[in-house]
Amino acid sequence: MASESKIRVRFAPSPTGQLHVGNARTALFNWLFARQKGGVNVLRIEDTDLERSEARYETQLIDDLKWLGLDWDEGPDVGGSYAPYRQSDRLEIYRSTADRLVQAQKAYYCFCTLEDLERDRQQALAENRQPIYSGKCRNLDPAEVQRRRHAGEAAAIRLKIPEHPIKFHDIVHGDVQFASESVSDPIIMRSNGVPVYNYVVVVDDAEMKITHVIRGDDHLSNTPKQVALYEALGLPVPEFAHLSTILGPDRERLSKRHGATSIANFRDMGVLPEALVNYLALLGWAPSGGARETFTPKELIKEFSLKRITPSPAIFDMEKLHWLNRHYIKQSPPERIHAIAQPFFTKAGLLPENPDAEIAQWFGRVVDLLAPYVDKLEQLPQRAAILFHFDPAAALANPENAEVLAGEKTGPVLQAFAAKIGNQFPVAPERFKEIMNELKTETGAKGKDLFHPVRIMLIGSHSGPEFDKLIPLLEEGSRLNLPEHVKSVRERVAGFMAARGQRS
RNA sequence: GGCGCUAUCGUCUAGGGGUUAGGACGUGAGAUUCUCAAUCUUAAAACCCGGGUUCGAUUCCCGGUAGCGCUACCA
Repeated sequence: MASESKIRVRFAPSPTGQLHVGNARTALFNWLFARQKGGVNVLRIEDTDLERSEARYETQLIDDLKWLGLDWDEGPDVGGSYAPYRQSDRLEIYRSTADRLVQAQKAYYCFCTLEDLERDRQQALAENRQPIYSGKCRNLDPAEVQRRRHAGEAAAIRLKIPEHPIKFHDIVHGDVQFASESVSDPIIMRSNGVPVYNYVVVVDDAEMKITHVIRGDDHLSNTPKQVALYEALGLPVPEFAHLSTILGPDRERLSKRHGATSIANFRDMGVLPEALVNYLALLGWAPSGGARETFTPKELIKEFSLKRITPSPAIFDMEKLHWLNRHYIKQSPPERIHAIAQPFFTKAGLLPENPDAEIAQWFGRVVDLLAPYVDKLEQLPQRAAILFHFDPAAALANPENAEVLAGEKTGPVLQAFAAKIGNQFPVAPERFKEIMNELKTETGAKGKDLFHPVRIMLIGSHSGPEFDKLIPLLEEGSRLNLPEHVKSVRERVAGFMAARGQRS
């Protein structure tokens, strides 16, 4: 008995595109539930929509799920005792099961053509009736059915929906009930012999002994048909948990229109998987008490509960994802962030394809300096512009800088600084500190009046990283053989003074 | 149109028949720093509307409204 009650869940995506955050959350909740309960997590590929399904999407799907840190015990790639796990490989099961249903008179052949159905629908609409299937083939004479089938007439197979209301229990929504009249007899096998989603999903879930169906609530309205199918099949109805929809800021279903929506998008932006997992977990679920925000996957497994899932739709909040991402960037070992950041620099043309140890080490320090301040790692090369792009003319033209540079003591500060740097290279951070102190006493400038002009001279902006980290990075960077030369302090000072001289 | 689901700060949410309705993101202010996107402190900010039940409803019930979903030989 105990072994029979083992929890089995499944994530059943269709390989018709990139893994979307909504589906990723569904996958995550299934995984959390299975891992917490010591159950079995199944990955099943729903590729009955032959026209839209593509094999390459299946590979991507698996990559994306793995990147998130999810895994499964049975699936197309790992096998399992209920194989195959790809619906296109299970067609025989669907056909024979459908035949059985017809024989048991739980389902029937329907000879209506698409045109017939469309006409009926239009008429129903015109007469203000509900456009549901009339059931006209439901009680055809068996002999006639036989004859027409032998004559080779195309026929779909429809399930008989029972006359009584269909009730089921949903863990997040409670008891749900549908009147029989609101559910028309659904087609389970198309006339071309290809089964329909609402049918295969039940056959597979039943066959694979799925105990808890955790999926998006866009399937809630389909559930009565599926429950009727379980009953027709004489199989136990699983528990359901329908997850709310994820919406965009305009309260419409989150889609590409809203920008990044696929897992691959987020990965490509430099969002860490644990940040995304943490964020997705918090979308529609909250721990008991609700006060905690950051969870490692292990902690999520411990705390997770289907019963605490919120039934209402949730708007995807990029800002909060950014906050979590910053949090995890700071938490991560630096080497890991270096490795993830490297391709962004390579792509921006700042880092060679195969950097030597010295260059890699220098870039690591650049990342250490800038990463705590970015929302996502893709912003790094742009932030690193203070090192790579030195444009004194633009710095002088900038109105905000101009204001600072117009200060009374600015001229003397810049002059004296330039004089003290002279031809020195490299400038040690200690020496820099001394120079600043000397400037303070010699010019009387202090604080902002002292530091801002110097920073504008060096990086073109009055705000930026601390000098004792910045200076060594400039000096050492200038020595490296990089695709984009980093100017040394000496070069920057000379360049700035020249541009300033020209201007006045 | 029919059916279904949903409704607490701008957003994610906690809570729940009597509470100063709590936390987080974001926003404002302050602190710190030469500066800053970091950090710390702090402030503003919410129970959709109408009935009913009740001594009392934001909480329970009903209705309305709005949003979303389903209503396919899509998944």
